[in-house]
Amino acid sequence: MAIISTKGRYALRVMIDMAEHRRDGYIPLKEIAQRQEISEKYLESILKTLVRARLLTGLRGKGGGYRLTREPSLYTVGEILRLTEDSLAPVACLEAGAPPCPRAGECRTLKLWKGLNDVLNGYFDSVTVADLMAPAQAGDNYII
Amino acid sequence: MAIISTKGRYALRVMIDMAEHRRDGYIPLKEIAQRQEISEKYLESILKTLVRARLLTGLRGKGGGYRLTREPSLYTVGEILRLTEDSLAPVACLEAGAPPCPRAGECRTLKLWKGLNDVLNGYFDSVTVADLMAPAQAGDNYII
DNA sequence: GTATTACCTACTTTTGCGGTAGGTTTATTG
DNA sequence: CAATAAACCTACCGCAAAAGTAGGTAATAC
Repeated sequence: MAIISTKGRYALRVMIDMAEHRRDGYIPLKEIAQRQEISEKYLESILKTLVRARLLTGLRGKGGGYRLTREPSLYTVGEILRLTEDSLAPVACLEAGAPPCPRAGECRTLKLWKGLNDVLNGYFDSVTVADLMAPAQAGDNYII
Repeated sequence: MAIISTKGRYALRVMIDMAEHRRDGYIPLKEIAQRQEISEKYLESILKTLVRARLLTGLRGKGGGYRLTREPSLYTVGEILRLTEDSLAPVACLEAGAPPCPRAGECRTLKLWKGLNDVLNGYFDSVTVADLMAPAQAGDNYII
């Protein structure tokens, strides 16, 4: 259907949300879920992925929650989507671990798909989370 | 999973196949299916789409089959994929006929997806079927 | 009129996405 | 220490869309 799944879109939204609130210490899942209108349980599974890949860290217990591990400008959109999309490969035969295509030699379209792959990743890697944040406003409690 | 579905990939392969054999008159589905190793029945449903959009014409009866309606250089990949993919929209909210997103005003990622949309369509529209054909060789019965 | 072909409608199967349920561990607070 | 609040973990469900199948009808050539 759509190229980017809900999961990937949610992940990106959440990363932006956390970037905008990065001065607030650890943010509980509940809070993010409410702000972004995503079910807590579903969001949990997304955050798990992001934590495992060290884009976020989680802290358990009272006062715990999630926070970024880097500055927003150091996360590319590509990195986030490649994690949550399972595959940004344009076609099945270019996915990681795909069985080698017996037609590859005579395949007229392989170059097309590889080119698409480059175009996609180039685009996504050229945008960072910082680029997507709302501009700072009076009232934001940013320290910087 | 993959961005481009089997249906779209098949459609493209078939269009290239027909371009390479465009001097042979009407080509029966059976022949294309064999050459491309696609089940006849599934291929049929794909060709139906292409015929309805006038990328191909079909002729029934003995000696019938399918043929291109234009020169290969006049088909863009984008046109073929937009037909067979149902939607090349990057995200659900940009699909044709999608309900308006209530978050659109505050959406941080809308520009990202629109940009992606442009990148994708730009790429696909820049490649034609002729670009994907095998180079002419001795033995090809091309007239030109 | 028979063979051959496209054309049409409907069905089945499979897969992955989106979402849910319930429990376990870790930390803070009083 | 008990209660609470949080992340963390495993497993499962429902459904829509993708992929593929079946069987028949209409047109054309010989």
